[in-house]
Amino acid sequence: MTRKVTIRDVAYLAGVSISTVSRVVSNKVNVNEITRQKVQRAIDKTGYEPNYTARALATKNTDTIAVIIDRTPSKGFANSFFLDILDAIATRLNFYSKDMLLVFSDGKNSTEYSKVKSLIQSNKIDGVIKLSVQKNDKTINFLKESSKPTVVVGRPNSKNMLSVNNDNPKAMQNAVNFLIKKGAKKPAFVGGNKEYIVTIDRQEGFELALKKHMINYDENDMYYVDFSIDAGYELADTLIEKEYDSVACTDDLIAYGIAKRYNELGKFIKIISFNNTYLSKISNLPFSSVDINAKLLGREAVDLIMNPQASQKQTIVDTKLIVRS
Amino acid sequence: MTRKVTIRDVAYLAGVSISTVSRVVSNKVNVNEITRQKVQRAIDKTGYEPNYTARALATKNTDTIAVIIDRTPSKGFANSFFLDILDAIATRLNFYSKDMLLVFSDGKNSTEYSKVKSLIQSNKIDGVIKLSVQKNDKTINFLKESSKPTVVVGRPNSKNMLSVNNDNPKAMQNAVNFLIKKGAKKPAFVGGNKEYIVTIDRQEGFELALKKHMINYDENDMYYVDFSIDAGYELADTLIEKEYDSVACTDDLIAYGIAKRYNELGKFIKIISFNNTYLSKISNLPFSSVDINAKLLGREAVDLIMNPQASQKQTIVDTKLIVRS
DNA sequence: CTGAAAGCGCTTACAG
DNA sequence: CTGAAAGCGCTTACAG
Repeated sequence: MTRKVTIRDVAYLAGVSISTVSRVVSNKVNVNEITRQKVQRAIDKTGYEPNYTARALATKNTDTIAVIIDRTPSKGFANSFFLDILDAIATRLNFYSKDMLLVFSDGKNSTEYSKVKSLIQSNKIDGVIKLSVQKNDKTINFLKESSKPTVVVGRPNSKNMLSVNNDNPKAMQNAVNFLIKKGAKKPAFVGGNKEYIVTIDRQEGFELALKKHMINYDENDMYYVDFSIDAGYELADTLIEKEYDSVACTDDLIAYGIAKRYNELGKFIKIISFNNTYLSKISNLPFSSVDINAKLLGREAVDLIMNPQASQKQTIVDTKLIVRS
Repeated sequence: MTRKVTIRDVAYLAGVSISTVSRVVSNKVNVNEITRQKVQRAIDKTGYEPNYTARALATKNTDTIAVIIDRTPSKGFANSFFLDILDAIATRLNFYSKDMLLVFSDGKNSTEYSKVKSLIQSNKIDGVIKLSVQKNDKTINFLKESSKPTVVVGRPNSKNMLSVNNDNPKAMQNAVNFLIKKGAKKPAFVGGNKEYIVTIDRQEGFELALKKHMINYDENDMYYVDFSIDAGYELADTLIEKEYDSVACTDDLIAYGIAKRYNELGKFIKIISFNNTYLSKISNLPFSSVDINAKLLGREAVDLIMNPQASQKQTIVDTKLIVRS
């Protein structure tokens, strides 16, 4: 195993100083064309590639963005939402020549917090994108004061943070309006874990729609279950018993479980849900679902983090109700 | 924004040299208890956290492992396989206090190759785990000669590489045996993209089983389609026309599409597939599927990369046919 | 346009 | 057990 070639080797071979090699490599500063070519030849011959850590130490720039993904909802959002947004983020980071450090967190806000804190304080990363927001989110409170740019996908509790989000209350309100237009008189709200802001925001939309249409409801008409098919499946019996004629659900996985159970019993219920994953299509009882545009959420998150001075600190990505059945 | 605290500040506050601070922090070498406490107090008071890049430069150790995920099959393996293995890898890396740099590749072997090459040559990472293997995989050929430990999830074309894999020929053979035991007389093989080794290996298992049972078949009985529900759905009409009585499929997504179409037409066909994702359960026509144990694959991959000298260079993870219907 | 030098913030062999 | 010094491999302000 031959020793790694350094800037010194290239400089020696080209007969110039290491400063000059550095200038050629970084390509930021004028270098005499002849010199440039000499250096380039030496680089090509040696296969020189600058040492990442040395450069990072000198420039205080790591070209790395951490992405924090929470296991709890990522199990839930039918996975494909999370893979989609990761993919979109990766693609856009690539465009900026940045790498992605992926951190799985377990929803336990404090272990996530210490991990993120240490990444930031040790200067291993240049910024962070966080893919979910909980109530009293310790990580977010820390990031808000952090020296590194941070983007939250979701609604942070502070207006000073960079964020990209859907207008969840409005999206849910529209979806419920649609349900009502189709004849719903007694809808139930079924949300995922109530600790997540996204659940709360969609519930708000549900309530707005009902109030607008003078439909009575109370807190017993709002259910919170795990982000899973099974949870929806099990809840269905309760929904049947309570004789709801429709459900506004925050997540396709849960909705799928509900639809499955109704279908099994030869019953029918109107459903709208979120994420427009393939579950909403392949169900035997296809249901309408709000497409939240994962691709664009991911892309905008990266654009924001790369341009933290942008005037627009809160980006809202449009949603679209995909109607089925 | 106050200046970042460095080892120098801590040393000054504690009244010792920076060497001593370093020793206390790294905790590898004996330090007088009194001294240790002085230093510790200074660390606590200042909130000192060692600079990652500086340490990495000095130790030539990045504590970062790159994970390469290929978009093509990851769309296909019903996604959940890939999220599962990423999750397992993340969990195990965490155990070793390593971070994960996630690289999405687009299946175009040459862009992936140059990305990986640059990560390695710039010393940004300590090792790589690659989640899929193609025929003539440029990246793998490069990694094989690389100075950094590399683990392939799948079957590499070289026995010298660290790898973790299922015994795919055997797993498929067993699954097909099961199909035959259940009465299959004319099975089709349906695989994903033929460029992936995993497709080839499972096909081999299919052929082995048929030969053993003296069932005639030829290459026209083997189909290769996209890793998608739609691809399976579309293929179904051909399968019906050719009057197959069963299908051995390499991927739940495809299998689901096939099952869906048969079901739609009020027809039935025996199916076995791979990955045991929830698609195999929720189908209206539930089918048996081989669980390839993503959790263990991920965990073993990390264990291998952390112990590259291990005697066992090729780890095989057991599979289990989950029987349904 | 180019080079010498200082600096980025650590680690570690060496000497005591 | 501890410190001074060299070194990791770059970048960049400064001077020419």
